[in-house]
Amino acid sequence: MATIYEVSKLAGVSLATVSRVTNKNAKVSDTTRKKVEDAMVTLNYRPNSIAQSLASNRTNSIGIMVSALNGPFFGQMMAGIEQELRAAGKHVIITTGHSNENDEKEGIDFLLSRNCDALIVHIEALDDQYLQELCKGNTPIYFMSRTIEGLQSNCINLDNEYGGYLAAKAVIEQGHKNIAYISGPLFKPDAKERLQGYKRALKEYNIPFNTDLYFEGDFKETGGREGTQLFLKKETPFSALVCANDEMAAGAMTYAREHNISLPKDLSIIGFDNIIFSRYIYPKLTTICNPVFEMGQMAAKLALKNVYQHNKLKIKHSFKPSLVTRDSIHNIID
Amino acid sequence: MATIYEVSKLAGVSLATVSRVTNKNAKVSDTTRKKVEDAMVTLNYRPNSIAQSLASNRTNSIGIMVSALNGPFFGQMMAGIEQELRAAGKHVIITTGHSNENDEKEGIDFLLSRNCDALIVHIEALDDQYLQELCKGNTPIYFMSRTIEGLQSNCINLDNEYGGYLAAKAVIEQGHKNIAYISGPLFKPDAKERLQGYKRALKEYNIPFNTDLYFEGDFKETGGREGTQLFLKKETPFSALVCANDEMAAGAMTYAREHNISLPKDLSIIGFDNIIFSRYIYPKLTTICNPVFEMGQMAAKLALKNVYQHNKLKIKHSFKPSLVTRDSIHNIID
DNA sequence: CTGTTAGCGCTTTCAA
DNA sequence: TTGAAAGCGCTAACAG
Repeated sequence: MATIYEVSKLAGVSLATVSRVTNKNAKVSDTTRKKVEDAMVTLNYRPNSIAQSLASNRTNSIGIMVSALNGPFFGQMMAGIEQELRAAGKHVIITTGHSNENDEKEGIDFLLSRNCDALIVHIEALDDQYLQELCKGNTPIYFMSRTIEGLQSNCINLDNEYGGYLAAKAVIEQGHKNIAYISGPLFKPDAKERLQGYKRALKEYNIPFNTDLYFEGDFKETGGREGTQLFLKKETPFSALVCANDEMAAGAMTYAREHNISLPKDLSIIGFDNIIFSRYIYPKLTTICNPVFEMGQMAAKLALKNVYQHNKLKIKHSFKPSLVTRDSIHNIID
Repeated sequence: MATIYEVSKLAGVSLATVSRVTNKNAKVSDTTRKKVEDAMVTLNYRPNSIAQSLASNRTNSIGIMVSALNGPFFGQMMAGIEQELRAAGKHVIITTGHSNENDEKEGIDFLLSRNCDALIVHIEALDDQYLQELCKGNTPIYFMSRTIEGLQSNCINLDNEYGGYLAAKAVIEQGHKNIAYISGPLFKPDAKERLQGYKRALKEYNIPFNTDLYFEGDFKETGGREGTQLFLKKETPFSALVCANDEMAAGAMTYAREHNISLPKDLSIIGFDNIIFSRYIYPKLTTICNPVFEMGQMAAKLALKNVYQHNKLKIKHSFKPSLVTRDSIHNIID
């Protein structure tokens, strides 16, 4: 591989001049620029990014941490981040945190030790205090789906409370009054907020919250199954079920159908997130759209703006969910 | 951030000695090692990986290219790769190729310019010749789901032909004789091989291949819908449908159900890949397991072995698919 | 076992 | 507008 030195030799200029033309910023006369560019072409020169990083103290890479690489939710998020960053010529280094404290800590260390210019992370296990401490370092860190005291401008969020509200309302407006709810793990802020929104809607329509029809699940298929099983065992009747995410809704549907409940006639179900597969489920799942892809893009923009001075970018820190109506809610008003 | 120089000063040794203890390889006496380690701790020293890379000509990062970051298939693949590489302390830089020539070329250039020690790629659009050329460079490149003339030892593959055979056989053994087939795009080797396996099974059981019951889809939901629509329009009766992947099977199911075909009673469907969601589909999808996660791990091992001399690793270049029996095939023998 | 020294390929003052 | 030169922080001969 040709080095900057060989280019400078061939072009008959100094190293500094070659560096100037690769970096496009400083003034170089047209004639010398031409000479240098020609030399670069004939030598097939490509700057060594490692050397650039060492000298400039910029790696042009952004570290990403998600809980898992598989799973439709994180897929969308990464896709949004990568698209935006790649277009800006930045590299994306990816790690997983598996929703547990140890892996999350290690993953962040890993990225930091790699001299990333910034981090975009989806942290679930580490607490605010730890993250606040982390942010005192030199590497800016941006958070997905999280609000941290004093670091709001580093966070990109979904209005989960409103989403929970929308979900409940969608069901209520189809005439349902006996509504069950399967939540995500309450230590996760998203889960907590969605539940709050759900409760707000109930209150608004004067429907009491019934603890017999509440279950804290795990945001996975299993949670949906377990919750439904529990509700079915109890005698409390219910005609609708709000699930705090689509995976749990899928689990609930499977379980219900295995127990001869006809969907959506006997039981209306609504999910949350609108993952790609929600439309393949039968009956096609009515759910709340979570614009993760856009949120990923926005996090990337935030980094580009703050770290690389892409100043024109407009940043939005909070996103609104919306209702996606499909076939899984049965109207019982008539 | 403390540098190696400060550590050497504090410990009263040379730079080289400090380097030796960080790299654990060369011999250092216990007492000096202790001194150095203490100095590292008190200074909170972390080697600068960029400087290490520049000096050693090793970046400890591996570039990955997949077609898309979302989608269950690639998610599993990346998860396998990342898990293995991360455990070995290597970084994973991810790019997307979107199944088109231009993005694939650019993506590879992008990774190469980043001085990755090796690449693991899933290429769909670029042809063998281009890839052979690419492999003449200094960076080793490993291929997922691809067989390239002369580069077999750089490839990790699924025996797709056998998978297609298994799928057809599963349906035939439940008594089906009129079997439709929705293929993936035939320019993709996977699709072609699966079809061949399917045909082999038909032949084995003396069932003629009927072009009226063949459709070339796109490996997406749409393909499944379109194929089913086409078959239904023709008068040729069929009781089973083999789809070359799960997404198309999901699409076929949706379409069939929308047209009042009772599943699996009136139509048996089998998919391919066993993506996470195949069990949420109703009826739960019988399919062919594609061990992408393991294949991802294996690709990572291949890179570790060849590039970083992890010599104990055993490499396997071809994986066998297997049948996953669930509820979407109806027995019509009785 | 340890130290000296010469780079790795590039950026960035500072002068000219 | 251009060039000279001093690093960036580390590794890897080589010598002792």
